[in-house]
Amino acid sequence: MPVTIKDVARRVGKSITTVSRALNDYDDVSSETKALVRRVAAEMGYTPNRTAQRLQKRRSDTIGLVLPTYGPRFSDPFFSEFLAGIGNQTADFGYDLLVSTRAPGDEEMEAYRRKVQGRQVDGLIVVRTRQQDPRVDYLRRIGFPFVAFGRVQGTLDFPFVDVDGEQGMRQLVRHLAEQGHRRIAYITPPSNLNFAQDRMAGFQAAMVEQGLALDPSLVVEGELTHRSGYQQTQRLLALADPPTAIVAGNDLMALGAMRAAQEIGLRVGADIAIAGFDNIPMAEHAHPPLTTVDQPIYTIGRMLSAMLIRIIRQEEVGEQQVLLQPSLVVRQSSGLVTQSKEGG
Amino acid sequence: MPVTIKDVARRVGKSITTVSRALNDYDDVSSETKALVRRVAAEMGYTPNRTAQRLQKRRSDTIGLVLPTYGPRFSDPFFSEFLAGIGNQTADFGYDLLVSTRAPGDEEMEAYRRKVQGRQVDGLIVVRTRQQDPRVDYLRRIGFPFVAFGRVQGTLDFPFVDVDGEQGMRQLVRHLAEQGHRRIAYITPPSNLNFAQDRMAGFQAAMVEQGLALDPSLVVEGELTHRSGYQQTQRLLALADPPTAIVAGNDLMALGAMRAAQEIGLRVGADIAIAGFDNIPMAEHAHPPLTTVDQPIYTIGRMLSAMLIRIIRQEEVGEQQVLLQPSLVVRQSSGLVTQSKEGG
DNA sequence: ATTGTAAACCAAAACGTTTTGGATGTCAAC
DNA sequence: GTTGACATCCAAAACGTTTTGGTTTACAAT
Repeated sequence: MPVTIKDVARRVGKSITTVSRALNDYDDVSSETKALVRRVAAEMGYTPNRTAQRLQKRRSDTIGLVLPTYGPRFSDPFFSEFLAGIGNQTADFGYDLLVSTRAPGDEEMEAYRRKVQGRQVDGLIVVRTRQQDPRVDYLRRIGFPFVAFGRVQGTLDFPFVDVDGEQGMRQLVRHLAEQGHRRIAYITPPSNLNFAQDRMAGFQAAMVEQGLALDPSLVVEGELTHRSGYQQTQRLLALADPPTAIVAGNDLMALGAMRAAQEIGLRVGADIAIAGFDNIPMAEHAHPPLTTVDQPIYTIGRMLSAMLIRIIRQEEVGEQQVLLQPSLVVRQSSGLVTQSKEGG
Repeated sequence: MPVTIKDVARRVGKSITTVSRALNDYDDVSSETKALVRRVAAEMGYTPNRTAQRLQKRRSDTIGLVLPTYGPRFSDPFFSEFLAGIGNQTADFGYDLLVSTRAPGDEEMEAYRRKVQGRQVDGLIVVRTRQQDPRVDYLRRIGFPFVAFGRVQGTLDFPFVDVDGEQGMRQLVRHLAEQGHRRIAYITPPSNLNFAQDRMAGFQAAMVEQGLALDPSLVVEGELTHRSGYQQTQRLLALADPPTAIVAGNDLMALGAMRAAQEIGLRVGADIAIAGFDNIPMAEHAHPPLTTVDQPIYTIGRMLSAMLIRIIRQEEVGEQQVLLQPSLVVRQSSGLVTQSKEGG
């Protein structure tokens, strides 16, 4: 049986109230009593029962995160780094992190509702927003504290952190155009994801800006996996008039694209340019190193946690809508001539 | 204010007890009353307060997981898949998952103690066991329910799931020897990790079995990252008498090794053989596809969850010590001649 | 009429805290 | 010796459930 505050009280010969107030450093307890209580509590190995505290305080000191998993082999280096950012920050603030993994859909919404209605969490982090996002709609409607990684279409009167995918993509396309590319293909992330819209808008705007033709056959949709980048690239390269550069909506697909190109004997960075988005650690160590757009994902995780906790505590929250400017990282995969540049 | 059981009781004109027992389907409540209570509860949007339930039931219906993160850019495709397995299984059983991220060390142990002593979780999953593992020691000493992914040195009277790394490594080395390799290098994971021992033992045993020399200069230690696989391989290839085959302790390092080899103009799978361990999704899509040893990581996550929950519920737990036999996946990175075999 | 049985219900206690709203004692000031 | 101020303490209520240990009612059997 774990030792409770009652046991400590009996031992020191004081009331439960006094012990509680001593441990919580109230100033209507003498310093002698405080010292005594603390010593005895430590000796007896007392640790407060968090559940009882929560019930009484009517808050959980816990934040929730529902990871959208796609398929059983959900393997995304992006999320582990993001999770580390969130986890370390919440721990630093003394909060716990409750994680669920659900594929987008009804079960996912159910997971949100359970966490909210069961008073299991004080706030939620919504990740990878969709164009129309039922999670955001729900949380906004009931006025539950949350922050989102990503924006949604329409009104944006909720707290979020996002990366300016449009600008990132513009930089990328501009860079490729400067290398002399005119037929640039784009493997877009699933179009229901909000960031897919941004990046697509950036891609199209930059193509127009550079005076390049928007060939619909050079825009295909992938699923953010290595495999789909590979498959879509095979298709692109089999076209009668194939692209000389391929931009992928994330690094994983870009790595898949590289493989497809190399498999048919193309030298990436020489015969064809390939670029990604995210700057996962592996991008730097790909062969050749991958040109990409850096998203500081660990930092974003920390920011989201910190912002959410401030909202929960009703503290001053500075900027509620943060749009980070990503930075282009030029490496060898994007040159038309073999280069020795190395970024990031 | 959320609606409580008291509100429902008032509305249906019954006692709190009856409402509670109706909702929990006790048979001392008439079916008419049950139906009424349920209808009204649903109408009013009643959801039980999980915290109050937990306090009363003296269990949390929550399991804990402390992810060991190495460095801020903790990016391991292995863990996201593992997490999905654990998360989906715990959700299926109606349990919650409390996740922390901490670097190995004192703070990590503190995280374990807080979860245990604050009665925050009913059980814990220990992942990536160390040779001497203070987490396992602690949980075993206090008799707290846990399962481990991996074994430890010494007595093994605790529940775990592990992959037989020794056998896996034997198969790998045997395969390479069959391809005619005699100078085989090994990039071992950090030696304090328990699976590093297994795999090392398998490597050495297989080398001896195949009548090959164990050259100490061909055994180096990496940190499981792409980067360190890259760096250690550069070193190996700079030796006066470099290896013709390199085995890495995980796929991430193997991919780094491939890059280092390719960078100096070697054709992987022809001029040099490279193999990994894990079979992450990307292994199949590397260029060339990576020979590796498959660990069913998603399934392992599910097994661990299921096993832990049975232990918590004091149900029959079948095998408490599960040692899975991994399977060799031969792909193109390991041939001395260009092959077209494709596995997994 | 009494007893026994079964069905349906419920008041109160309990889980382990924190908070509320005092109570008590001491000492100085008048 | 009364008053006020202050320091120190504490009983009881509260948080929202489930569980304990009943009670009440109806009806059949004696």
